[in-house]
Amino acid sequence: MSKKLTKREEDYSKWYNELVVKADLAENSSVRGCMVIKPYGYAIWEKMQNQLDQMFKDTGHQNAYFPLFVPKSLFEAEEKNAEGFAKECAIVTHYRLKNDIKNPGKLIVDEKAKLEEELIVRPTSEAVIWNTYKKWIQSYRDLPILINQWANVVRWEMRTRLFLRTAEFLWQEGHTAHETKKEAINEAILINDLYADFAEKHMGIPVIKGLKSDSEKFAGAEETYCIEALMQDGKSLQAGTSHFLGQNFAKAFDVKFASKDGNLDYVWATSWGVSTRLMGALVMTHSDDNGLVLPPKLAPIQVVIIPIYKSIEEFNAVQTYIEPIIDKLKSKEISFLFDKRDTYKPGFKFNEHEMKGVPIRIVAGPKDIENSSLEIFRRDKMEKELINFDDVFSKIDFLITDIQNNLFEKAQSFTNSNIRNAYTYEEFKDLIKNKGGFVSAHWDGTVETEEKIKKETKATIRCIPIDKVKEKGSCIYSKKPSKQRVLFAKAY
RNA sequence: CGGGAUGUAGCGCAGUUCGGUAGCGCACACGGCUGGGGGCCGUGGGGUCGCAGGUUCAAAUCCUGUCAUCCCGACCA
Repeated sequence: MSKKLTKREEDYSKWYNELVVKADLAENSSVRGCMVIKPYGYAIWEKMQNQLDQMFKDTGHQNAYFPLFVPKSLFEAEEKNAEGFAKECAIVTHYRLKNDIKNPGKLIVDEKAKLEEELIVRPTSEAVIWNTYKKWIQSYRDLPILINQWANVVRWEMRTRLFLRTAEFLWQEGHTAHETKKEAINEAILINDLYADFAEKHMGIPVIKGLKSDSEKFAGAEETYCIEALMQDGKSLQAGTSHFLGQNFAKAFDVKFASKDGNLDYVWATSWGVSTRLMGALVMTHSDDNGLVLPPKLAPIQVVIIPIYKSIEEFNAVQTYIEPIIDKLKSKEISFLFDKRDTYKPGFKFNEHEMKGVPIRIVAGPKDIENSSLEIFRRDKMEKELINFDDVFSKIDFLITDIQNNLFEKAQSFTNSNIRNAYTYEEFKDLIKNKGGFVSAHWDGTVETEEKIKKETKATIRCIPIDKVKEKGSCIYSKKPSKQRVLFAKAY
């Protein structure tokens, strides 16, 4: 297993190349750790955006946009949050350049243009948003506020990794304000469930819903709900988080409202987000040795049609032959590409679209015209089949749902077969080291134990599963009593 | 910031031990044959060998410095 998985890990970068390239803008410059998203990759992101956005709207949320820059004084208002992000901030200190007299044609920072107060490039927007909410909220009648923002954020990580941890990334961040604690907790859970649904039903990525332990919690949160997904190499990836923020930000930004019974109360808050990291999850979950594999719901091209011909006459005949298919694909809003490029051979096109993960391929040539047939190919199973021309649409409809389901089920059974119980610490270490995947084990609930296990095995508590049946036991490390099993894994 | 490795054509690499005219594969351009799985043959274009300094008649190769990248730690969506 491990050999194959090592190969997979190397392959990730190859798969990414269809979607994204490392930003390589200037020599010696620190734009490193950023990525350029290619059109094909961005098309996937747009699909994810649209589908998620619809889910947010269906649950009563609205979009808005807040500034990129956070004045330092706002940033430091919520102490824990500020502390959590302090070590990875990009900071704007000046607002003007001038010509360098010693070095004609070059520019230098104009020291006279130093900002009175530094601006932080947002690593997350709680500070800016709560400073704004303060002005928007007076009464319980103004609540709840359910706002989402699609934006870029910057986190100056020491080590970056394409898709999974780039210095700048795209995401959506939701920020809500509520009248009661219960309502805010419900919102955080609602969104975590929504993320899980999106991951499983749209991306075909099985996830485990859970709560983060104290040390893995978002800086400034009371509770962090999360979804964790297992990648093909046995490492876990945090795919999305939804935080119950309590009244921490309301207190930090002094956001009070007049309640129904006339009291002045602090509001209750949540925040939640998923990022372009999800695209990394998509790649690492489904791709195989032939390249990307995309679920039909997110594939920029769902069906590719490749004509086979030797002469212009033959091409024209093939084009006429498949015209009804193209018309119907259009009317059914199935995204397709009729790849009529004459500059590439059919075999090249087959491979290219396989590498790009196009779910369905249709091939039509002179033989098909003669037999009124078509060749249809499904990317997930790499199987081709000769079908009657008239059956093409029932087949496409079938494949679109079947590929979507098959990808999920395949990933689901992989995940399930890689969740193992550990009963002793020895067994635990062995599983983490030699098998990977999730290890379900009892934990005494203390940060100290978690830290020690992390130091000794590199495994962290990915989550305290929500859906799991509670079972009492004793901690594998300290032997102290434990209320339930938690999931450990090595993580990205 | 600690430990390890690497920088040579757009990409992937050889050449460095032992100094002597800059190479290969892919990609690119042109011509022809091809066309139901990355096809074949021929021709051609493209490189301040990461950067700076030093040693030498002569440096991709040796020495010093420096910058960057990747991997492993600390950090993290």
